[in-house]
Amino acid sequence: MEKEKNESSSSNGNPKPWQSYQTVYTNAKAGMDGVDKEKVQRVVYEMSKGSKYFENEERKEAFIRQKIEHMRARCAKLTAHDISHYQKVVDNRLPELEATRDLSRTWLHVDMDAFYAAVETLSDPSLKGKPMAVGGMSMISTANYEARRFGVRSAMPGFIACKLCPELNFVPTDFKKYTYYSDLTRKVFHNYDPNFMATSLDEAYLDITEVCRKRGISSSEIAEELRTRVYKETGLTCSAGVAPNRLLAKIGGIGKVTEHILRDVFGIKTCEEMLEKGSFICALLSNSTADFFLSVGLGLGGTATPQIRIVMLETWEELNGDAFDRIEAPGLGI
DNA sequence: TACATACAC
DNA sequence: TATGGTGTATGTA
Repeated sequence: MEKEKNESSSSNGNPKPWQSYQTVYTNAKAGMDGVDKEKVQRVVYEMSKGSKYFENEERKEAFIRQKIEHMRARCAKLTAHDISHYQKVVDNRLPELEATRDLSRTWLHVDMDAFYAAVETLSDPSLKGKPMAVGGMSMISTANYEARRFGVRSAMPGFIACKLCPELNFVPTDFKKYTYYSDLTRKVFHNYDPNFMATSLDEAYLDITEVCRKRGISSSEIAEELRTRVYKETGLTCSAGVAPNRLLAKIGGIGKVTEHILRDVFGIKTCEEMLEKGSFICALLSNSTADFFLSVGLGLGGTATPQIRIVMLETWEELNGDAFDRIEAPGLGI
């Protein structure tokens, strides 16, 4: 375990001041290819340092580092006997989790591309091809692909985005507009799964098992058809992921703090390693947290449509005579 | 039970 | 000049 190196260090071994684990946290989001990450990190650091926000971030990072040190110390103290005990716990638990695997359903995860920015471009086509962000000087909610090439991204303050991309066009948020277009996409989703789960204005999970069976076509054909129909109805593009459960259809659920802990305490970077290091996970973490990680390692995710919002749904329908069914997905929906 | 943290959009 | 608002899940005091 002590061999594990902190990968946020630069290759000569000395991290630059702006290279805290936080800013080096890998960003695999679409449109970030070819961005000069080092330059972006430096600009963000220069614009942030000294601010209240920055000091608070540093305090939180120090706290996490301390937590990680503590966990590493506990790891180091585990005896061979402890480890073989927890290995047995894992060996019992994995088959139990495996037994819950359900490969009988097909889930589709739909994610609108740069949704707010794309809607704003529909209402003002002169923005097409120009770097643009929805939000203001304090906060950006969405950046289009032209802006992302400069390192501009969601949840970045607008004044930093200006520094990265002086040509950036700002458009104020208009949720009425986004709700209108979201409803148009949801009318399309409804044709494929009347009980689809909406997680936000621009994302939804659809159980397409039945529609595939009824029409005798594959899930990828359904995905392509749905994307075409969404485009026809709205003029907006979306991406769609297909898998036997929601976790795999979307991929996610582990954020920067969890990633840091997994990597620096347990040396875990892949799902395979999550299973290999299972005994350490069980030794240090609660049962529910350990179950969560082992399930992620096995690629297990939610497959059933929760029927928990029936009462709210009826109320909602009473209020909206011709409304279609809709289930709001709880939490991460995985 | 109340509060803090992590996560997602 | 300036770093969101909201909902869910989980852990801890």
